[in-house]
Amino acid sequence: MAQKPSIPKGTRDFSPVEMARRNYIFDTVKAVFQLYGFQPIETPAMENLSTLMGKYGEEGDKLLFKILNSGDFAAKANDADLADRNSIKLTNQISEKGLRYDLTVPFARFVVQYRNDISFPFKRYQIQPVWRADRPQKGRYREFYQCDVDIVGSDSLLNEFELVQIISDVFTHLRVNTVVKINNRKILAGIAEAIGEADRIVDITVAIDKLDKIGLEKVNEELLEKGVSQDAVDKLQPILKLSGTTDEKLDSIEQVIGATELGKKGIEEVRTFFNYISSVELNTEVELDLTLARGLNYYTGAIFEVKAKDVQIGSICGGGRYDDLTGIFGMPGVSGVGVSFGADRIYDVMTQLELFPEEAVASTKLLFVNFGEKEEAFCLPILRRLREAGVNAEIFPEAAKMKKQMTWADRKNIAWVVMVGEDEMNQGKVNLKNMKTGDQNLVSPEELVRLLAE
RNA sequence: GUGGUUGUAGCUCAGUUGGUUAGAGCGCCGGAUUGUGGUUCCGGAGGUCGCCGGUUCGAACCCGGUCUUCCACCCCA
Repeated sequence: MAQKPSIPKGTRDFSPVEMARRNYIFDTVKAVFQLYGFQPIETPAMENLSTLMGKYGEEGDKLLFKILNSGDFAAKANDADLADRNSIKLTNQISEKGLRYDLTVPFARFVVQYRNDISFPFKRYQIQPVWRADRPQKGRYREFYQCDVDIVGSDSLLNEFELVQIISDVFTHLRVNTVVKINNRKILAGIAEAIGEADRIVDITVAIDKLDKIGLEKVNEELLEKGVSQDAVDKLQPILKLSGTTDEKLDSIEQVIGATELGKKGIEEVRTFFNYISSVELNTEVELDLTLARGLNYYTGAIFEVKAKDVQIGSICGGGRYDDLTGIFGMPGVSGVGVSFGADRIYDVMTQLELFPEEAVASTKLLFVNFGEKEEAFCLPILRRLREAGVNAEIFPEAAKMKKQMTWADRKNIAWVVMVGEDEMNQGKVNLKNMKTGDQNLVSPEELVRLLAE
C-alpha cells in the first residue's frame, strides 16, 4: 500500500523560495560575524551522550534526542532493567549518542579538545541545526537552526559590547525592530543572597522571569509555593517594582544588594557595560531588565535576550556569559560569552512583516527557448559565453511547445528569454525578449552578452 | 511530559438532524493562438473525507484509539 509521504513532527522541508530567504538571513548574519573577526567552525550533528547529558538541567536531558546503538543492542541490555521497564537506566545501555541540543556545549567540547591548536581569545561562529524533543508550537520546532557567535578565553566586558553591536548590526540589516534586554546573573545571585535565600536562586529567577507574563501577584504566589519564605518575598518587592533609567535602577538595587560580594560585582559589570554602550550610536534599544532571568543554568554573568518589537514570538536571539563551561570537560578557568540567533524565528518574524527583499529570491537571468537540434547547436556556444561572463543562464532541455517553455520561464521568474529559429539563425542574430515589459529585439550574440553581463 | 484544538482535491475552505453520484475558488493539464508567458474565454483531470477500529440498514458527520496541526502550561531559539 502506498503510504502518504510525511516528515517527523516539528520538522520542515524548505522550498527553493524559502531557501533563498533563509540564505538571505544566513548570509547577512555571516557577513556581520566576519566583520567582527569571527571564524566559522562546524561540529557533528551527533555527540556522545556523555558530553550532552547533565548540561541543560533535568528538563534538558529529557529533551535530548537519543540515537539507538547499532547492532543487537537489546541483547546486551541488563535483564533486570529490561524487566523493570526502567527507561532511564535502559537508555544508558542502548544509546550512547545523541543529537546536539545547542551549539554552545559542542563548542565547549571543541575548545577543550583542540586547546593546543587554538589561540585565545578564540572567536568563532557556527551556523547549524540543533534538535530538541520538545512539543512543537508557534515558533518552536524540533529541528531548527542556530547562528552562534562566541568568544572564549577573555573576561573583558568589551566582548559583551561587541556582541550587542553585532546584534544591532544584524537586525539593522534585516530591518527588524528589536529591543535588546540585558541582565546579569551576579545581580540575580546578589538578590537571592540579600533576601536570605541564596540557595533558591534558580526558583527565584525562574519565577521573576515571568513577571511581565503573569503579573506580580502570581509571581509571589509561585515563590511561596516553591518554599521561599514570606520575609524573603517581602524583601523582593522593591526590586520587582523597580523603574526609571538604567542609572536609577542600578542605584536603587545597589542599596539592596551592594553589600553582597556577587551583587556588587554584578552592578559594577553592568555599569561598565553601559558605559561602553553609551560610547557609540546604536540603532537598537538596549535596556536593563532586572526581571530577565532566562537562560541556561550555565550562565554566570551577562544575560542577553532580543525581542522583536512588532511580532509576538518569544526571543529571536539570546545568550550570555558562562565562566566555566569548559571546566566540565577538564579545562577550568576559561570564560566565554556568546549569543545565538534563532534563524527560524527570525524567518517567521520577517515573513509576517514582509521584510524579505524581492532580490532575495535569486533566479536565472536568461532562458534559451529550445526549438530543436539545429537551433540548439546555434545557441549552445552563446550560452557558454554568457556563463563565462557570469550571467545566470540556461536552456530548456527539450524542444517542448513554446507555450510550455514560456510558462516555465514565467513561473521561474526569469527576466529574459532568447528565441532563435530559422530566421534568426539566417541573420546570425537572436531574438531577446524582456519578460517584464514584453519588448522584443533582434540582437547579435555579442550584443546579447554585453547587455546581460552588466 | 500535562490539558485543549485541528485534519475534506496540489492550496484555501464549504458540506443541513447520519441518507442517492462529496462541492467552490485558486492552481494544474488541454484548446481558442501549429514562433510567444503573465490578461480573457472554453473544456478536462484530480478525493479509500489523516489512519485504524466500533456503532448503524446506511458514517465526511456519532464513539474509541492513533498520527498530524495549532494553542496553553513546563521550558526554550
